[in-house]
Amino acid sequence: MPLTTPPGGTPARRRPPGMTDVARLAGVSQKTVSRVVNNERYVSAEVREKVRSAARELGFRPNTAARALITGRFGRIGVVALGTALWGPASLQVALERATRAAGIAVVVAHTVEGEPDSVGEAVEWLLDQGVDAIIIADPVDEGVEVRSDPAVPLYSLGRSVPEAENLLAGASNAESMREAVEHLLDLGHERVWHIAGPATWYPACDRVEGWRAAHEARGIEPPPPVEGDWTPASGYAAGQRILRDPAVTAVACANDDMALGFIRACTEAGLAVPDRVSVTGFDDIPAAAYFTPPLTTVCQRFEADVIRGLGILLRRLGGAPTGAPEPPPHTDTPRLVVRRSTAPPANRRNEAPGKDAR
Amino acid sequence: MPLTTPPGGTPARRRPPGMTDVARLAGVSQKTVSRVVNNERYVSAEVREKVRSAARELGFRPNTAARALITGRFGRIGVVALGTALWGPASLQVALERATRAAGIAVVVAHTVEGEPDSVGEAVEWLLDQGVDAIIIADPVDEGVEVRSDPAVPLYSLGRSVPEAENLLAGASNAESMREAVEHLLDLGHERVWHIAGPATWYPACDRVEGWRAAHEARGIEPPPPVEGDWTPASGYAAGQRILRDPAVTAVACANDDMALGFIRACTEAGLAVPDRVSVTGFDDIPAAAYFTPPLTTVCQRFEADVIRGLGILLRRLGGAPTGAPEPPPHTDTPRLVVRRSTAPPANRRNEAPGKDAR
DNA sequence: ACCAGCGCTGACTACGTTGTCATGCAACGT
DNA sequence: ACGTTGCATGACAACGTAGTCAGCGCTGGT
Repeated sequence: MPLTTPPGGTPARRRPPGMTDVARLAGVSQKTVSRVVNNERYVSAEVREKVRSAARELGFRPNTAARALITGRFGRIGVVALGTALWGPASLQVALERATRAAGIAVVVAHTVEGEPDSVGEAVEWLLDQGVDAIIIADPVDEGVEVRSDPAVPLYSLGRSVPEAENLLAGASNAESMREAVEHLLDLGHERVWHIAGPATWYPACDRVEGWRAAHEARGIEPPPPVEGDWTPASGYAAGQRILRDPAVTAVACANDDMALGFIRACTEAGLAVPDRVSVTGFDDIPAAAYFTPPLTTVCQRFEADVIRGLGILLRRLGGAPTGAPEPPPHTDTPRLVVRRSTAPPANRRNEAPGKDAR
Repeated sequence: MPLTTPPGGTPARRRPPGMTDVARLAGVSQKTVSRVVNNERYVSAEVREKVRSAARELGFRPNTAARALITGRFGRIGVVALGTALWGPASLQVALERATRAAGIAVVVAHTVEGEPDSVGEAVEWLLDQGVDAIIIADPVDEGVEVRSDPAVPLYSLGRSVPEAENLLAGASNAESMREAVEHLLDLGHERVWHIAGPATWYPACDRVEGWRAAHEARGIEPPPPVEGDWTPASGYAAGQRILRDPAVTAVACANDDMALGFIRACTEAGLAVPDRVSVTGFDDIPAAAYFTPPLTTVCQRFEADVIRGLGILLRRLGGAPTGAPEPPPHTDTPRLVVRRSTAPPANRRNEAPGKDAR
């Protein structure tokens, strides 16, 4: 099968047009086309326009493979994400791709499997095979495996899940947001706030535990021991059955909304009214949270802002984005705690501070 | 800055090793290295091993850019996905990447923005710029915009959202699953089943409406008019407030679990017990569904199976997967309806058919 | 009048891989 | 002894782009 153009007649070529074809049509050299396409200097306005229209006419699209071959850069980053549809990870990934595309960089995803320790390593390996300029570990689970990396491809993480990688979300909102939620409960008059945490292998879970603990320590209070769940409503329910045997429990901060849902169910079944007898907060503000019974006081994460800021670091490390690096926007500190009806002052203080009415 | 190796001393090269380097170390030609790497025939076992160990020693990784440049194929497909963390789209995307990687093909994602009609077109354009062998439109929303495609890059869709594209999920489970749920309700003795649908712009929503309608028509029943929501619990709640004015309503099939949640809340507030007075089904089987009050009867989708089957079509079109195409597995028809406690016979038949006890 | 500098353009080459073709060698049948 | 066949290997070209450098015409300073 000859790939070259047949000598006579209309050249019915299959091959997509290249710079050489554009150059021929515009009557210039291939190099000049390259200059126009890359917006280099030293091209007269006249030639520039001629090349542009020729490119448009042929439907020319620069070949990224050839470009990557010679520059050694791919204009792509790899993202290792946990293969789950959970609200947090999924939202993070969307935010990541948005911010990346805005910087002219494409995203190649590889999903891991929770519980398979080496799936992170496999994903990294796969991405390195594909050719990427950098890799971001967005998997929030630390299975304790060290990732062997290519020295030429820097490794980053969203939430310090990998020691070999630089964390792009250093000052992220997890701990701080949870602290806000706990302080809300303490401000309402609760003496201590119990905590239903996420799995200890998840860094966001650890951060939230930290924020919960910090809120107590700032007031010189010793927090009760946290209970570990696995993000599912089932685990929140089970935790509730254990915690609620202690009559001192009046306020519980859950590490996500799903566990809060399960916990509320445990309360209901135990005959403990929410929020009259027990106050509950969630984390994530999933769409359903406002329609729990009662509507859940929870924390809304700022994925977009955090990711954009973190990606700014990465882009600067890569030596400037191809299409002009947007400066990371100033850290706009929007309110994160969404107060609904699952929180109220404890029963013994009900008359002092009347509960807010949301609706 | 000279890129070539300095003449004297240790060659402290920055450039990653190529086949030429491996060849030099193994004492063979570069072409032979290519043969070994690509598992071609006509290489003696001895040489093969020598090359392998040389490649391992240098940490050689074939350069995909160079390969793509000459073969004209990238080993990548682009996926246009809706930028949302909703359960369905997110699950689909994970399943898609899993199946694709198993076939040795990488995924480049581009997210759209719901409500921005041209964001699909922009995403496609962006993916074409990146260089992909095919594009899958996984965005479930049809904004009615036609997508201009490159003739060299075939366009596929997951759920026929784009007329220019071939649908990979032709016999998918949406309609059939919904039909199963509705038949479950009819079997329980309900005369008619109301429907809270998703937005009419979403194809999965249309398919579910279709399944709901089909279940009625198969029994010669005229279904009541469907009510359209927007997937959120809020819309399910609002729909409930409208529907529940009609005392004839005894069973409602919701197009997703979140709307079912909102609808249940509307029932509760209206003093209508679920399932004693009104039966409700959801769709998706999100983790929280089992912990609603009451636990939700819903439908579990088979993303993995559907996507693997659909991808089989694509891979065969692309002319066989690089690393050996796995044949699409036989369509294992696992049960999809998960019966929990939100469904029961209507009040007037309660004594005839006792409700199942799940727990 | 001459050269230096600037703006603009093109020729040539390298990038790392695969495709094509040629070549060397051994085994085999005549 | 000879050609034929098949395996194993290498030489060489090509893919489409960007980097390097040379060269053009013009301007301005000496």
